[in-house]
Amino acid sequence: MATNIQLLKDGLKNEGLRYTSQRQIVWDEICKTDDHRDAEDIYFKIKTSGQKVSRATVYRTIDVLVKNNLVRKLELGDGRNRYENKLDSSHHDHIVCIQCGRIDEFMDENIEKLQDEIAKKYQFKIVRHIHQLFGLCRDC
Amino acid sequence: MATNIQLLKDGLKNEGLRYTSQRQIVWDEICKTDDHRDAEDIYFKIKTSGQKVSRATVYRTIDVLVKNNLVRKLELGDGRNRYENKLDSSHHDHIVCIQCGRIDEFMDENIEKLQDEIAKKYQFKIVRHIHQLFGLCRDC
DNA sequence: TTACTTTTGAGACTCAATCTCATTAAAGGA
DNA sequence: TCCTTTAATGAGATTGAGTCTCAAAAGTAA
Repeated sequence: MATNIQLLKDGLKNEGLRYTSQRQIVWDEICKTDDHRDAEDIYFKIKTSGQKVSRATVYRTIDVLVKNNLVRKLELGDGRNRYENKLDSSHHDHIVCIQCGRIDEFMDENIEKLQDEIAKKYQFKIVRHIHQLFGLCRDC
Repeated sequence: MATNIQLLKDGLKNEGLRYTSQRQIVWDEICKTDDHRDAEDIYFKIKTSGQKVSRATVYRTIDVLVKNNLVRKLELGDGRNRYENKLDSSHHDHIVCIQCGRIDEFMDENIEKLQDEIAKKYQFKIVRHIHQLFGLCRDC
């Protein structure tokens, strides 16, 4: 049942953090799908499965996972952050349907390069970026 | 004192909305600078200037201005939306210093084109996009 | 001026997220 | 295995941006 235990344990050890059953449960839940879910979704999924992890711990654990690069935080600007596991995903950005909520992923080397050039021009050292396209998908 | 009255009046008329002194005050305040301020900043600026506009009205008016394309909403993903007037600005995106909060604007035709191609590939009809670069500016 | 309708203000409310602090449980050593 | 230390957890209070409610005020058209 427990997925990628070692990945989690190593990540925690690197930060001098303890391995706990709650952290394993949260990590498992996030690994279960490749969806882009918010913290409440993840919390309630765990709760209704009968496992006991408090809301505070879910939020805290997600933060730990994000900081350790196991999970990616998605800020769509609607007041709820979404999360996706980084198990086997390379860098990508998102294209979001404003009608049905569908989220696809895209990646464009050229855009990445152009971004780097812009950063150089403005003398910024880029740490991260957000690039999201909002519109209507083929089904909406 | 009142800036761009006609622009505001026309915008409101188009939507069948009424021209009120409160809306003028909010619009004035947003036009005063080219900063990227949040709603609370704008509200308190008005409040401390001695003018009387309620918080609810400030928020409601900003929404009206955004819908009427007089103001642009910026979602930086930190839980507070920022706003900038669109008085004489063409489209641009933002590059944000995570240390000092400085916000510069950039625009790249090639990125815009690549975005359109991505949208076509995924069969999305793009309505808007967010493109933000976060990092350290030259002074941080 | 009237009649109608929208807008406003004050404060209650929402909701995601964070904080508090007493209790519980890892982890390393004896 | 048992201690000791220190971090992690849970329950519920709190925060903070933003929204909602509804009576009162003010545009607007005739």
